[in-house]
Amino acid sequence: MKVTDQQLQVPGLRMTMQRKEVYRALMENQDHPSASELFEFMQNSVHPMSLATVYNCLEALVEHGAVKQVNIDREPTRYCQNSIPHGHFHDQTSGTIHDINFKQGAQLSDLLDLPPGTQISNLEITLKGTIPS
Amino acid sequence: MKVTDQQLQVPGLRMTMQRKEVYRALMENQDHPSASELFEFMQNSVHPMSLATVYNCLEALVEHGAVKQVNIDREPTRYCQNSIPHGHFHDQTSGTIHDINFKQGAQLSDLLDLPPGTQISNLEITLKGTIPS
DNA sequence: AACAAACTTAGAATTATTCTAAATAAGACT
DNA sequence: AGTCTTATTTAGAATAATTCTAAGTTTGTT
Repeated sequence: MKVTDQQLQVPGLRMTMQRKEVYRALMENQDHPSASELFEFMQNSVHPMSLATVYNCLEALVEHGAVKQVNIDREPTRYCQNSIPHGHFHDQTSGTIHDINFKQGAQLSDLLDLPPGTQISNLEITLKGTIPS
Repeated sequence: MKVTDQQLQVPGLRMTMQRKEVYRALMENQDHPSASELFEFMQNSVHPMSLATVYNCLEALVEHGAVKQVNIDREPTRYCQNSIPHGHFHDQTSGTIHDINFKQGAQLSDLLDLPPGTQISNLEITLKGTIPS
């Protein structure tokens, strides 16, 4: 999937070449890569950059809400270009990670016993398991 | 809260003195400590033990389902003696972690768009936010 | 008591991530 | 265009949670 420079804009964030290419890599290969996987990918591209820069760019993109971190157990953090709220499913057969969308109109408070007045700034839902083929 | 040796039994796991004391520490102070916090606690107790042993004991307890790991962002893993399924709320004001129970009869599939046939072996729900005082 | 297996331990090793300080690039303003 | 200021990139060092290693200790079993 090709992504235009237009689509790589992030409000409030200066889009340097490195940030743009990291963002593009995430957009074009939606497979929840880790920082070092992205680094390796960039090494083999026409825009090599340092590992520190990959980390810096990811941090900037996360801070501006364009990218989400996915933490599963103690594994290296993975990154996700899907900025709308969603959960993650870690398929133990293939090792891959899929996005899991919330059901239309579903409320978190339908599932959880939240104290009244709770303000939620961040929600992470991670499942592990298998999907029979 | 005092916990008897009886309550510290875990089916299928040999309860060495170290495992028992680590488990007891978790049971008596239900505050989701990290491994190094537990280590420090044990150092000041009548049962000092090495950090490696704290890790080993926690691993054994987790493997046997008596203890749950709580991973929030990249922070050190915390441990939880509540072995029934539940979520966690990370209070950003106090820095503390609270258990969040599931609502009676609520189903995960009410909230999430799960592919049919999905087998879930592990579920982690972590919220971050504040509770107005 | 003797043996084998499981457990504990101190310290070394690993590894994802962050930090540091220097070099580079970019925008603003004459 | 040229200078100034500030943000960004970079290589490599530093950090810190966790795991590994290999030796010593304990435990349960014959």
